[in-house]
Amino acid sequence: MTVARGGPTTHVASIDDAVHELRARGLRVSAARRLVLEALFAADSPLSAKRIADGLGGTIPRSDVASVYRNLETFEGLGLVRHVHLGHGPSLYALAQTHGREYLVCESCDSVQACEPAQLDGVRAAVHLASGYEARFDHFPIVGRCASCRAADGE
Amino acid sequence: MTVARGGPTTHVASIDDAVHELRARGLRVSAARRLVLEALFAADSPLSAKRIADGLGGTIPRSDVASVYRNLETFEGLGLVRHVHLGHGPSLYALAQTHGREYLVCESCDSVQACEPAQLDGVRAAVHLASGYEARFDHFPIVGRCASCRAADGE
DNA sequence: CACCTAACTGCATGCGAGTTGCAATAACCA
DNA sequence: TGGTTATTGCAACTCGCATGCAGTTAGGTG
Repeated sequence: MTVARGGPTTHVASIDDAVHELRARGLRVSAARRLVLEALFAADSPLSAKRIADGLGGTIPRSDVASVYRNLETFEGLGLVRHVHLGHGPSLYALAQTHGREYLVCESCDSVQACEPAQLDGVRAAVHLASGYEARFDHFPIVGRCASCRAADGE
Repeated sequence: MTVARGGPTTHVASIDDAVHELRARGLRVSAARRLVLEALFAADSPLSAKRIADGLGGTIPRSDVASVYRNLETFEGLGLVRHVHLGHGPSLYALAQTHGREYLVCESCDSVQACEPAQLDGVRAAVHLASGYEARFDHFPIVGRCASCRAADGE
């Protein structure tokens, strides 16, 4: 299920921080949960559930995907984690504060560009003007063609 | 300028038109292909492959979903058909000219708003200014919260 | 018209992403 | 230390979509 926007974002600076947050909410701190947290804190960009379950390709013990999904979901419920849909692949998960960013993806070269929300405030204003919508690009990105692909096509 | 990119768009006004187009390209006109065309021409909004295979819920004979996918793909290759990804559901297909539109989806109420590309040219300009990207919202929509959901939340 | 052949179908089967049921395990509390 | 119950881990399942293959058929040819 998609966690609705506006959900509280819980900032945690470390794994211990997150562990305290879990206990404060009456949740248990299991080995599987710790592994998910380790993966999220170790990553510098959003991760798929599979990659977390695979142990980030060897740097962390592997775990069960079903548990990973369940834990990512509970973490999202707590506001600890958010997920993004970049293009056609699986959902990608990141710590909520890491993931303050918004995304653009190029459908020619599949590159992903992350940026600070402020950079897209002009876009948000234009969307609001055109439609009354308040747009967010942190859950579903802006899709189009990046500058270099356009240049490469001599446009 | 509103350039609906993504390959040549072949405009066909009727099923017969589409059939001619197929034959002109050396493709055969089978019963299964006709059914897909019938569904697309009968629809007033983008359809899932499953709905086409189900015969639009009884108004058209059912067909095999694998063939539907294959034919939608070949039709896309010809520029006859395009598909959209609206939210989390399956891909939705429409005739290329019907689908000259671009989309906004509200992630609070899941409503979909279609609009003419020109309406979002201001947004495109803002995206270009902010990132150098040339954005399109006919394949992946703008996602956010619609005016009524924002009003309902007293925002 | 009938025939031939490659394009196409339809079924089965598979795959990737994500979910769920359930018995076994293990956190946390007393 | 022991009890209780949240959580795990496995298997099995759904859903969207793709593919291998034997059988069918569109449509050109004689």
